[in-house]
Amino acid sequence: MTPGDAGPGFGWLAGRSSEIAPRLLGLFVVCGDRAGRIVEVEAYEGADDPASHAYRGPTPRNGVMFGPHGHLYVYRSYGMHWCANVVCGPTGEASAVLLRAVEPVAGIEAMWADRPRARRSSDLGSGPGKLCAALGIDGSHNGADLLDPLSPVRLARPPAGGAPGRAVVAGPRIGISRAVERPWRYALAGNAHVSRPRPWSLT
DNA sequence: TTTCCGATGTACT
DNA sequence: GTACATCGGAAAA
Repeated sequence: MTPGDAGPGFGWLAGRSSEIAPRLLGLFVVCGDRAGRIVEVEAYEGADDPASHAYRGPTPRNGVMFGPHGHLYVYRSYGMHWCANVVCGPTGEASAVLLRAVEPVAGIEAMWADRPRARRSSDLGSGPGKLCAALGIDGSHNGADLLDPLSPVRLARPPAGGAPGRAVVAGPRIGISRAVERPWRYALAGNAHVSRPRPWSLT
């Protein structure tokens, strides 16, 4: 395996999203020629999480959430934005991690071109909808295998000796009205590319 | 700076 | 008909 490839060793990706979510921070999401470093995520469980799309069982939209771990669940939000999740529950049990923010790493010129209204670099990926627009993720990527090096969208480890590990902060999930007390939003402390700087209730 | 609000596809009451 | 895992422009402060 060469640096930048997912390769083997992602077995830990199968399990409860609330435990896996913080471990995704720092990894790269690669889509075509573009890449971003994951700096903010949220965990969504299944039947036990009223805020999850999977709470009421499988539908045509959320079907990928019930499939094998390591795949990408993409859905349309508020009728106009795309949002992307990393599926981590075993087949039959929905559990996924919403990608909320990335720090641009590669293909940055293309990101600016696709999002002409962005003023600062931190406007490119600081939100689940913006993140998909910047990386070029859309509904055609729903179900993509993130662990397959040939996939159009995949996870990758940061280059060896790259960004040093940083503290993780946690807080309530954003934009939901149910199960708001669960501190399942995770981010790299102090990162300028997070969608919202606060609130953080735990570390 | 913060607050308010419209756009609009999918799922559910 | 209503809610929603959002975003960005306009108005208010």
